[in-house]
Amino acid sequence: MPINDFNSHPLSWYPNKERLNRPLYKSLLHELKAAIEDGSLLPGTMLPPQRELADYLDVNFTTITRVYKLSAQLGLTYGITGKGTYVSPSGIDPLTINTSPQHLIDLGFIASYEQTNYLLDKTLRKVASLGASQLLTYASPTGRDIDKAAFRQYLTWLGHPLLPEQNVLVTAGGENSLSLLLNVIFSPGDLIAVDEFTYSNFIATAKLNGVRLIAIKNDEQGMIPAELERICKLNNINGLYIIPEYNNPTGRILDSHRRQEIAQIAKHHQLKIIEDDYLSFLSKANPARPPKIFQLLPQQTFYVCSMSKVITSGLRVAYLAYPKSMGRQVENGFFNTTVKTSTLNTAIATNAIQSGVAKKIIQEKINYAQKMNSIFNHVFPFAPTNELTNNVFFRRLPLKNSRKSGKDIEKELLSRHLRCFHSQRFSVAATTNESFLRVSLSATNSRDELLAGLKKLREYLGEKKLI
Amino acid sequence: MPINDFNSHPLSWYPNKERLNRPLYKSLLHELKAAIEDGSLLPGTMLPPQRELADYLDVNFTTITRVYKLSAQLGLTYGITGKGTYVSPSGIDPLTINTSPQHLIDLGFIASYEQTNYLLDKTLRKVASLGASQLLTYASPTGRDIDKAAFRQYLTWLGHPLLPEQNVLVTAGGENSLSLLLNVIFSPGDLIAVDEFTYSNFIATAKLNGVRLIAIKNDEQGMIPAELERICKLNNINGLYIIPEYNNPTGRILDSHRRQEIAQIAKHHQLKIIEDDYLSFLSKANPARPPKIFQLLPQQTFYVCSMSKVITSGLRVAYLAYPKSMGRQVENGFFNTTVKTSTLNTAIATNAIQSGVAKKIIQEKINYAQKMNSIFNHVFPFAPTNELTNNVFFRRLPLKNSRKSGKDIEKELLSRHLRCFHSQRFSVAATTNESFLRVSLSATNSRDELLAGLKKLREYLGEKKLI
DNA sequence: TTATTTGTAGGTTGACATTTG
DNA sequence: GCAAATGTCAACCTACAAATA
Repeated sequence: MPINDFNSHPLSWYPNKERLNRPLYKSLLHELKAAIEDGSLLPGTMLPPQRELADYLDVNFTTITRVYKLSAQLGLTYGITGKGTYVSPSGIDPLTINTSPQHLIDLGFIASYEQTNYLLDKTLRKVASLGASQLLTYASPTGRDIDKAAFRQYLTWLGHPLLPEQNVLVTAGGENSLSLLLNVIFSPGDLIAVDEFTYSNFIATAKLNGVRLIAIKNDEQGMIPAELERICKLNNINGLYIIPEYNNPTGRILDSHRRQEIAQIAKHHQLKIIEDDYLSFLSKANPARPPKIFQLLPQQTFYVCSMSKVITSGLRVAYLAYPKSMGRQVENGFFNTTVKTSTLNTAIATNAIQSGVAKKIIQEKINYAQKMNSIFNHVFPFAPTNELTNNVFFRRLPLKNSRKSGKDIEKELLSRHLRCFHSQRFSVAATTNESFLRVSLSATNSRDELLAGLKKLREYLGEKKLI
Repeated sequence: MPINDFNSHPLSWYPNKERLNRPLYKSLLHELKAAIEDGSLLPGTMLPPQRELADYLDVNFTTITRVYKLSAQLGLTYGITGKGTYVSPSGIDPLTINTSPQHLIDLGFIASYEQTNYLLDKTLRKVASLGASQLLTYASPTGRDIDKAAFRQYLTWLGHPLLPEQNVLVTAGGENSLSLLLNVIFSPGDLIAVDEFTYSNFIATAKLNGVRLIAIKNDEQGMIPAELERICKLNNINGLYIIPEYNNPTGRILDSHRRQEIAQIAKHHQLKIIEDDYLSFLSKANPARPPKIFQLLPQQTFYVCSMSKVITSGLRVAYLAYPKSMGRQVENGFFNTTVKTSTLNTAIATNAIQSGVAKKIIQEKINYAQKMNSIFNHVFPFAPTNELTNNVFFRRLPLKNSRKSGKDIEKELLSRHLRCFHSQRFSVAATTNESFLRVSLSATNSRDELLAGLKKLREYLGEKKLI
């Protein structure tokens, strides 16, 4: 029988005792899910401590442990030892950021200045005329030698050549690579360390694969190595997902020293590193020339290099470089999930790289980005910047602390026909002392549209006293 | 302390007591994995009963339960209540069937008569000349309306039109679709019913996703509905993977009555059905015109229709039809794992369907298949057949019971420069009273090569008294 | 600093279902 | 048809680790 007086310590959640049936944990999980879904338990709410809820329901407290654990696996809640269990910031909302279907000014999606696509016309015609139909077979599932050579050529041009002990696989895009790695080199239940703000589609894909993420604190220079070390000592961490250059959504860039420290820690704790270099071509703009992580720790790094921002998003081609020792696992996994990337698309990428078309595209994309950044700087002169932010595809706009949730802010913006994403959408941790908007500079159709969108955004933020 | 005399009841596995450390279950799992990997525990071996092993190790028997459960999740073993725990037939060997890299006659891989690819030359040039570069954007991630219409047109031509309550998604191939579904509509630990012999890449992908498969007994007409019903009553089954036409590897075709029974059972037990129709165009050859499962149970069926065998394997395009109610889940999942299928490839498929090129390709592929089947019938006149096997891409060759394992037979064939797969590779159950080879008729480069390969195969089988 | 609160993990208990002889 | 063997599952117990006041 319960002993305490529950009126004196009200619980944040009173599951309906009468609706409970056996097995208890399933029934309770169902109730919890329903409460979060119907909004009676809001994101951020602290759930009752396991022992108190158990006492109230007259069950053993580890039965509640089980319920909380399963709901954490579903991404509904998260627990911190010593502190409590909380409803997740994202709750049950899908995190996925997709192209916008509605009629609105899009400051949300990060596209890639597809106005440059016309530069591919010749390449397309060339590939089509050279008997491309003969390429359309099951042959060379990891890519042809010529395709892998083109990728090595591209990286050498960037100043970061691949090493002989790294294999290359041509994948069907960056997301396809990330999804493959989460599926193949990690198992459900594994723990991967990530930045406290990280690519939301990675969070979503990790969830799909039952892989748990753990946030590593950042400062202005990005992931703090000491924090990574601390978390590794405390937990059995299996991997590290990191975007060393232009982290999405913070835009931060790791300097050479941090990369070395992080590689050292990863080596010591045997973390499998996913290095996501979606804006690889901007490396050339960084005068410090920090090494890529794959150069520091090739035997543990899976380097994902998408061509979406280098050539064109619509081709769906990326390259994955991985340790030779992982060959069979990665290649079989790729065959199971995708079979191969169409050689038609791969051949276009290869051709664009080898002919120099890719370089032209890159230059033109950088021009666009620079123009869009100067518009942004004009509207938000106080926004954080560094010497490398003049050509990136999105910017960060810090918000003053407010009680408004990220979801509410996004909703209010939508009602003004603006789409823009709040930092909460990119967060795996609860303890976010930072709060900002990620403003995409690459999804609007024109400079005028961008300017109009940014002005509307500034108006809104001013009205609500968020800046 | 152990009480029994262990010499009288030898265990099939004696884990090294000294190497054990805490946590026990992890340590034991590691030992078990190692024993299976190094071959000291062979596929089919019955592991010690949980209570006996626990007694020997002086631990609680549910600690062993935990070890066996985890190893089952890894696909290393499987347990049957009342019977025992056994090492899986496939063990740790990769099941993946890939294109063959070596110089050998390939009777293993199922390709698609890519000699017909020349028929696509015009289509390719047409798409490339019509400003295809403008297609290369992030737009229309599920496919353009015109692409979905082309798929509906194709199915209508087959005589199995889609229903309005079914959404369509253009995916990057059949495997991409299956992998997506296993990732998105199922969760790790879920149970899916499959034929006792089923597509080996599906088995491998299920393993990658932590989804468990349970075998349903077959007779010559395919899956036995009563068996499905029995298994559903005994277990909490979440889904059903089925290839109603030309099951891979048995070649069996479900008749109309069975399809209805199966749909009925699936409805009653709320199974999510994956209907894999990789040889969809052969439907037209079946005079009985049985309905597709998606027509019988559209609200629960995910219909996977690959274009690899219809147009060309190298295009990497398939269509997925799914219940509208699952829209958000499927579409977001697709965006997370693949983003989109390149509109370049999709446009080629659309064009091939709308222009009639696809029909020409189909006719030519059927011609090839018929020729290859007649060669097979000539070499193996006693092989099982039915009125619909004259145009399929592979055949089944039953073997006499022998003590040789499937793996050994495959190895011996390889040493004779022949690649061919044994039924064990396609089996999820242990209790395989059937034993056969799946002989591909679609991977050799010429009729002469096929004939030579089949003769060598017959020679080998005769020598070893396997037929 | 230390005690308290809170979550996590490993292992145990007991009930139960299926298979087999 | 029943008893023994065997695997599975839910719930409980105990020890411990982190956060906080």
